[in-house]
Amino acid sequence: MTDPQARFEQLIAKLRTSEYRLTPQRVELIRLIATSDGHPSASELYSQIRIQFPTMSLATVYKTLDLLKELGEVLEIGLRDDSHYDGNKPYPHPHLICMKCRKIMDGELELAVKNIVQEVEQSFGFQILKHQLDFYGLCPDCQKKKK
Amino acid sequence: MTDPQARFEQLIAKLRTSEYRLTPQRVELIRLIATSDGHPSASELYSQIRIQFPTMSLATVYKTLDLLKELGEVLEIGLRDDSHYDGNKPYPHPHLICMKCRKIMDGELELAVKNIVQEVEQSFGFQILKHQLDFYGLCPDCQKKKK
DNA sequence: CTAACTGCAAAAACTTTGCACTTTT
DNA sequence: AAAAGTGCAAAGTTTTTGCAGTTAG
Repeated sequence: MTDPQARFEQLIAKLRTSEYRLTPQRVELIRLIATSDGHPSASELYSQIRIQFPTMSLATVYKTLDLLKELGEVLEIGLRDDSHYDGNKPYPHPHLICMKCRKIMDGELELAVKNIVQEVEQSFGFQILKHQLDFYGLCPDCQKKKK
Repeated sequence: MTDPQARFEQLIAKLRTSEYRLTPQRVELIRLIATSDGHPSASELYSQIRIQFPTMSLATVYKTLDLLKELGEVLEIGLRDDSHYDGNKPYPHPHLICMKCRKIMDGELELAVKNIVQEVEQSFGFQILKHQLDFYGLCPDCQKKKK
């Protein structure tokens, strides 16, 4: 995992070199998404930002997320209900979603993913460009509580 | 792949034994979803059904799909844009989605999936109950056309 | 006959868009 | 000063819901 502060500065630098403007709203959203170790949704980010910027609109949150998506610095995870965003690992990777507490964990499974992608390409002649691998179930904590 | 006619009769039988009513609208939707070898969306099913039942409403399509989902006879595939439904293999399995022609193929990868699920469970202590594995890329046909 | 189902229309939930105003550079 | 970004409100999508009328069993 990257250092949040370093990630924040990296994102700011990217916007600067890409000649995008650094508005306070953008900087704050970037700070949040770089600091967050989870997978916030647009409305979660919105609520957080409104603490510092009461005038911030949801539209701006989406516009900024779109911008970061275009830059390849944020990954959108589209679940059944609503989308969540990962600004720390902006490349496809598996997610483990707890069906009880709704927590989203990252699956560190590089080798296994590489293998299954390779198998898909070989078996079906598909050229895989990206993927979304979501595993739903019970996280360790919720399994304990259940007993 | 199951025989469409057999699958249709199987679904009808399930509704009958579950004491759900066999309305013409339901029977037609079931016929479509059993016959379809693809992964129709709600609105695609709606358009199809309106050929036979011009008064059919989208609400009824969704209500019927919900019913079939509850019965475990239809799998919902929630993509970024809209959901598609599979009435022939109503259990989680990988999908290969062509980013050019939007075609959805089934990935027959039982062993590979079993392995990766097992690895997730072991590595993270997660108890996996279901999954959604989507691979996006170019299908063989679109790769050829590209050249 | 009655409980279940349909269709309509309205609502819900999330995201996008247009435009006047404001701010970064 | 000019271009870019913000905020508001309206519109767009897909799915859900409530209810009066209709129909399968």
